Amino acid sequence: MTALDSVALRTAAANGEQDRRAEIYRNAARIFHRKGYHATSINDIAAAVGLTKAGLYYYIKGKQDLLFAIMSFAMDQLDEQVIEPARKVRDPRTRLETIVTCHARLITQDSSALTILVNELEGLLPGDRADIIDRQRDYVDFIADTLAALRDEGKVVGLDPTVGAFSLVGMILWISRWYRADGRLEAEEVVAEVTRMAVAAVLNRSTDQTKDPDR
Amino acid sequence: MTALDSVALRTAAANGEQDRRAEIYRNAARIFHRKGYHATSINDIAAAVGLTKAGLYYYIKGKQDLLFAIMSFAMDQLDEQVIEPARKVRDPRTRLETIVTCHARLITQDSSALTILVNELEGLLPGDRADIIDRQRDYVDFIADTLAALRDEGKVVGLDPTVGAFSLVGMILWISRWYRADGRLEAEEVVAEVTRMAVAAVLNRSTDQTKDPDR
DNA sequence: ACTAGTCTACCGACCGCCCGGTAGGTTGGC
DNA sequence: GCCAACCTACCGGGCGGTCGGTAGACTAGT
Repeated sequence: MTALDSVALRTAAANGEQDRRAEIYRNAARIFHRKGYHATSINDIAAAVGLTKAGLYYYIKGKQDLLFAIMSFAMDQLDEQVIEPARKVRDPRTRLETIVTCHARLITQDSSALTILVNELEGLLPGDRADIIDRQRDYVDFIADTLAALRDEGKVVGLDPTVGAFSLVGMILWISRWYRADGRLEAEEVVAEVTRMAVAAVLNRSTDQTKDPDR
Repeated sequence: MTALDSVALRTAAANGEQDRRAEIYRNAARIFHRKGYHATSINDIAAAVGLTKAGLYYYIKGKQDLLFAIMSFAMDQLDEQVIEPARKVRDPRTRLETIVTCHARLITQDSSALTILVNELEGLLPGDRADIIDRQRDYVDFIADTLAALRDEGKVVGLDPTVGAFSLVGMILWISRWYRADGRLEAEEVVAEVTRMAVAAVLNRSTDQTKDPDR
């Protein structure tokens, strides 16, 4: 949940105002995540950070800008903590594992911003939405390219890279809907399980994966 | 999109009024799906069916009741077209295939109601929400039980049935976010691909699935 | 040390708008 | 004449957003 604080660190003037702004983004992301963007009022956010609505407007330009800021931050997070590390990996199979593991880990650590990223697109202004959608498409293409590379190596047969990429993304993003940090499973267990499933889902398993003796 | 019409057929008095009511549900589901429940006004729905807001209220009790009706219908759909057919299948592996195939097919045919079912839960009254969540949990448990049966047969090793069930559900539900009926892929292709991936994701693949010669 | 001015960080009150919902008609087919 | 199937007109309320202030920290001049 403290991940949004890095917004403050990244900007030049690292003073109290930036701390406050980061706190606002962090709370807004949490509430948007829990109640949904449209069901959340500016008053809700203001109250959560101990301000009045008018006071909050000293820090933000508007509700839609706030949403766009959170979603841009989430995309930055994805770029830095998933795509960049994975780009450095040459072997497609290892790269796929890196993508799934890093993405799943990010979601178990702080799902707010990343979940808003996929659920509240229609709340944005058309221009902002196009910006975010472009970046999302780049990510899916990155995964699809990795699957295509695996196919070229002969490790995957008969799988459409686009369908494969979308399916893996769905599996990963869905984690935020059921995983609870205080639940039965440790975050790293979940990350490992999902990574194993994802790899198994796309890798070529000779001609048949059943072990039935009767065939 | 005509699936909600069966609401009319299911109720006793199958006259013109029921046709109109079904048309309202169908349009409401489509708009809720496209814009989200909170971002959709009663006026939007009324206009879509060629009525004024007051005219619409002749048919519905309120916005929340409308949402609950749509979600209940979606759960009925899931029960009848996924769970019931799958329950008749004894072999766990075939049953899993049946679940994924039927569910994925349902989504490619008409994703509106089924997608609202998972995205707009917080729009319901607490009592209604509990009702829907119970039914959803039953579904996930049904899949998890199937995975547990596969594990008992030795076809799956080292996979937590709950994580497996959730992951498969995520993969399936995500289809509604990227599949377009007018796109490059045929619905049945997508259904088949996703089913293959889902089965591969959970089935035991001896000890290693790579084909690298260097190991 | 004292004061005058300035600026940051807020608040109370308010605006226009649109929301979900309703009261009380009106109309056309039987 | 009656009733199903609508409509026009309206309500209270909450929304996103703005305006005019102001307490208090800080700075500068004397």
